[in-house]
Amino acid sequence: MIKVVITEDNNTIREGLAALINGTPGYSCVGAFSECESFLAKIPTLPADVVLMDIGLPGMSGIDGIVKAKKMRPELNILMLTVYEDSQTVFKALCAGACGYLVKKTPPARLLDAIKDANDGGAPMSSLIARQVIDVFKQTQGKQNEEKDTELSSREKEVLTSLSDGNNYQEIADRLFISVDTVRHHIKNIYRKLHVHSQSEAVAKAIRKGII
Amino acid sequence: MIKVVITEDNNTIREGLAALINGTPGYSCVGAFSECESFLAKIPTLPADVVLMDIGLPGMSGIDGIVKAKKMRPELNILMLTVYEDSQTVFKALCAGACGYLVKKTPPARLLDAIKDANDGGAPMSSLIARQVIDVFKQTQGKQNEEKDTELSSREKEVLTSLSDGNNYQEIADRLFISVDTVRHHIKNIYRKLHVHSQSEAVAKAIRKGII
DNA sequence: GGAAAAACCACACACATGTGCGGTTTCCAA
DNA sequence: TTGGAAACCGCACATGTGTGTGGTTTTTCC
Repeated sequence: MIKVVITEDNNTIREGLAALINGTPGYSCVGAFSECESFLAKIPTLPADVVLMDIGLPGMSGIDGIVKAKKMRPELNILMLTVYEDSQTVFKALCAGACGYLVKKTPPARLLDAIKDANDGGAPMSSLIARQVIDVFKQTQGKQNEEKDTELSSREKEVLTSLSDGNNYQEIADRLFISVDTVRHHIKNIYRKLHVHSQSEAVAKAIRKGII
Repeated sequence: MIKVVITEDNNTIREGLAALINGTPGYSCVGAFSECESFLAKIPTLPADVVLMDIGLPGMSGIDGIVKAKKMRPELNILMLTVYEDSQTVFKALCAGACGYLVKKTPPARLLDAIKDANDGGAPMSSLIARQVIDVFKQTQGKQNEEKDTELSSREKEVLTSLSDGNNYQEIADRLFISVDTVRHHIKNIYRKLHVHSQSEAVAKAIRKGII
């Protein structure tokens, strides 16, 4: 039995969703609220698995509601309810902790599927938004794989990583079983390759480029 | 008419897919290869919209194939074909430029849907993988929004940012119109707040936490 | 088999940094 | 109105860092 909570200000939609959920075997609506505040107040005593949360709510926005709800109950699976698939809003909500979303006109069968999906650890969303997420994902994650232009040797990367962990030259030398002068040598080369002149700048550049 | 190319070493699967695609109105298989190399050689003359690419190929791996294919034709929509939903492999492929994937046992109807989806700019994938992508996405993207716990004052952030740009104490002092000793003082406080003891560690931590 | 690249080692010296201590002024909120 | 936080300033000293120079050995690749 999947226990669902609804937070949605439109009475018709809220009650319609509740009726659908309660009318389906295996699903149960354990709470329905018209704004975030009262939902958040009840969280501690709600045995919820999945939360359907409208984004455009009066008072506290659904995004802030997600953040606060996740703080209290990190294991909650929160699905946004939106009218349009505005990628910026969806992004923000995903970052806030939502695990997927539903457009409000989603047919009942798919809606129930999505709830089950979320409960099973999935992230139900349209493949259009998924594509946008992936595009951003690639930009940030992909760096580790490509970016062979600034080629640091693996040894140099080790040194730089150790440096970013707060080790000084002597400590790096001890860790890598080399002499301090060799560490110094590697760092000199790292500076040359990255076109920098200090530890901080090197570390900043390396992290931003995804090298370390 | 969606023009599809298949790269898959298993003859049965490859020919099955081709037959399915050619047998469906609106779809056409314009090429079928058993390994990356010959597919890549033909790319320039192939009017392809969507590519189905097996990951576990003999010779060049599907991942490398994706990278090369994308270099030649960035607008290609490439769908991976996998047996298992191994998240590491799928991640790599997404970073390489794939826009989604299909498990090989996908029923024909869903397979055709996915191809259409990819062609329309979507990213067909299971919501389980989508969830994993989002989790990583959150880690990297979300930082800018949350993370107010480690509160550096705005002045301290200025100092730290300047430091990460490669300035030394004197240069930071000049830029912010304060004395070197004050810079020193700020950095001392930054170290205390971030629990670090060197520039590099502070910069690394700050960037990773999204503070600067 | 020879060249290139990577990793290794060493010394010297000016300068930057990290850390200890001491302080003042200003501003905001309890 | 008072106490705390932020921003500011100053001094002293041990240690770390950046840069120059000179090398050797091992691995990798054509």
